Amino acid sequence: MGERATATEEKRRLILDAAVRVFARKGYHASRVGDIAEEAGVAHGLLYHYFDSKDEVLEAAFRENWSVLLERIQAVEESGESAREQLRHVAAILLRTWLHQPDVVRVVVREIARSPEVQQRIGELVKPIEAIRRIVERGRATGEFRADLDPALAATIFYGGIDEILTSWVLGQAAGTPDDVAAAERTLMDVVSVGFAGR
Amino acid sequence: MGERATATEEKRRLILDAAVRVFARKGYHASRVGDIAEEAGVAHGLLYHYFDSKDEVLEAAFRENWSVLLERIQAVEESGESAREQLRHVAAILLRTWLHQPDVVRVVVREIARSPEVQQRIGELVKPIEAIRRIVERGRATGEFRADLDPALAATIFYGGIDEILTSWVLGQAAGTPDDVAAAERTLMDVVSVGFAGR
Amino acid sequence: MGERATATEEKRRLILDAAVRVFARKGYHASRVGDIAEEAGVAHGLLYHYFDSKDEVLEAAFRENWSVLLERIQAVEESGESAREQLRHVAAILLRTWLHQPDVVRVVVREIARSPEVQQRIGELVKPIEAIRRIVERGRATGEFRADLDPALAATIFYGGIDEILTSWVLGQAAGTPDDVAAAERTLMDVVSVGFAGR
Amino acid sequence: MGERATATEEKRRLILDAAVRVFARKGYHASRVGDIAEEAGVAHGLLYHYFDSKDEVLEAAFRENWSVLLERIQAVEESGESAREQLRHVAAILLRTWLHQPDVVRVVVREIARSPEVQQRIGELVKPIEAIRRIVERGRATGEFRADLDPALAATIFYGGIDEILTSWVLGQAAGTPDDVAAAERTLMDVVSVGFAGR
DNA sequence: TATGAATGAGTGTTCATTCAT
DNA sequence: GATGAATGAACACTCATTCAT
Repeated sequence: MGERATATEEKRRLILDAAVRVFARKGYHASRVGDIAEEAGVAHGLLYHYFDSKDEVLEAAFRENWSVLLERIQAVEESGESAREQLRHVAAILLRTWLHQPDVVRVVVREIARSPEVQQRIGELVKPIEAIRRIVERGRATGEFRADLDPALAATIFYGGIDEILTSWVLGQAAGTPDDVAAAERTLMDVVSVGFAGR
Repeated sequence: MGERATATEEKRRLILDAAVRVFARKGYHASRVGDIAEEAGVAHGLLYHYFDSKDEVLEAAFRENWSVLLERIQAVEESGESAREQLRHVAAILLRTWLHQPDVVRVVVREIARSPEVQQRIGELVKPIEAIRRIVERGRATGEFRADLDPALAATIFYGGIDEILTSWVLGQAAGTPDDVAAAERTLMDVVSVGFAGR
Repeated sequence: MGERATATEEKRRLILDAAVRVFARKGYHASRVGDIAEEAGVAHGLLYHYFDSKDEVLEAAFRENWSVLLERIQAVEESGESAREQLRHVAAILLRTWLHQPDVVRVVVREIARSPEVQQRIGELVKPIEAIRRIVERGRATGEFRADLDPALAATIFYGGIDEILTSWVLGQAAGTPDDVAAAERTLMDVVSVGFAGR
Repeated sequence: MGERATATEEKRRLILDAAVRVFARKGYHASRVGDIAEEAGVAHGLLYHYFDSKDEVLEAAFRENWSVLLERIQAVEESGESAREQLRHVAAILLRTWLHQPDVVRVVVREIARSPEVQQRIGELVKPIEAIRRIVERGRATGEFRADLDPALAATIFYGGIDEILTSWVLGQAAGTPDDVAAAERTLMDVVSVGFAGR
């Protein structure tokens, strides 16, 4: 029974991964149920054994990839490091995903996470901005960041910077090589280290 | 004939503005051609007098509103102010648009900026980033910004910050009141003033 | 007033000739009112001053070109020549039109005259087959053609031969040079001369 | 699986036959996709399972019925009969189709043969003319037909005669009873027997 | 006469979803 | 589980015709 469940789970994952690839290639709205099924090598009818609807596939594809990132960010939050180090790690998590899972970035980070429709339906899947805000708040409390820094705005700016860098890679405006990733992390931290500290 | 042309231009604009409102309200994909026509108070067939397709309406709506912002940003670039002041003005132009034309921001942020397909077709979207990059380069040349700041990355981060702030307002995660706009401008400049200067 | 009428008539003819060219180029169903107006160099609204509908243009284009051919065929019928000579002249009239008015052949002979819709609406515009049938009947009466030749069938075959030859030119399967036209006339008459005479 | 394929093929044929009936009744352009589906007793969406477009249905309907005739004509060509007998059989094949499949003739004669656009795309329509030309050439080689008979022109005339006879039945200008068919065959052969032999 | 903006009925096609096998 | 045939709601777009100017 455990094996059964595992086999079922594997097939589910097969479809989900196929969905991510297809979304990455064609975009959210242009992807058809048949495209996903074809990419997964199954009949499109089978999709409805594992998911209730096309939208459900989207949501699951998002949720299950996104949650991995969220967990890692949460681990950072609980690490006890300085706020600056925590921000550095958060940036690293998000930016380096581009190297290992570019399709996930293309789809989950850039498309689904920003789609108003999905956004509204998946309330619990808030973006890492809140985590960043909490980090900033703690940094402010410890005096690491200056007292008059608005945590929510700072978090938004920080995340926006990361997101826009990822976008430049997704759109091919910048190469997104490992060196680029390293440079992006460095520049971002250079800016906010002093920018958030205020001097 | 001049009057004729003007009347025609007005009707075109009427449809375009209606489209922006509808897209802002329902999103591009959920907006039917008939919705736009109804909002504009014309028959849906008339839309095809002025535009080749629904897609073209979105592009035109973007281009014709975006170009106004681009011109204002260009004026800032030519103002001869310090790089920091120029960045402040660019941020103000983009962020304050939310106060005067929230629907335009809604459409640009949600429908254009999030859709890789559209973005590829409309190179114009990256124009502000390029302007910012030039400003940063000049600031670096004058010693206003530190020498080891990567202008392209800095520009990407700066623009990303603005974009994410607008997104938070569009998605209703933050209110976007005039005070919020002022606070956003201030915080953003606080961060990059020292962050870009490096001390 | 006479001049007025003439000017009016000229404009009408202008549109009609444009219609023939457009039909020849794009085919009956693919031709739009706007195409005809553009070809004629007038606004498409003007078309409705001269004709009641698009169909009316088609009908008029057909009628006014077709009637010329019918009159010439009628003249042949009244010429008092032998049936064989009359057939030769009918064939010449139809086949040589290709040399002078290929568009008329393309449209009127091949498309409109065979279109069931138009055919039914324009009852009085019967094809020359009936004229040919009468010629055959007279040839039979004079003993020129054999007595057991069915005139209606003979006429149909004769006209069909002409029509198919024109088709081969229209479709470019044969060149349709003046020499081709001459050869076609000769071969057709060679066949029916003895074929209709029966020996 | 063989049964499955057969069932699928049957459904496809069901739709195709329905299409032929509808096209024959209303003409291609006046036939709506929904009409065909209704005639076939299926949902209109199913049509697109079996065909790419309405156009493709017409083409398939033509091709799959036409190919039967082409095969039979080819069999005649290989029969070793005299050229005259072969021509008689070709005429019989084409003309008698009217008795068994009047709708097919209606569609082929009216919609396919009259539409230059379709005809260009479907080279097959000229196949019978080419077969007839080869028969004439052989008849000329054996001395059955006179040496100065142009085979291409003769074939065109012969086929044109058949086509025009079918047209007269399709358009209701002649009844097209079995007797009419027999008379048509007889008259056509009477004419070309001596017409092609030249004496 | 002449223009071309405006109308709106009409239709081919797509595609998520269902369900018999 | 797995397949893919079958369904039908939904929608962008066309184009003949009208009419104010």
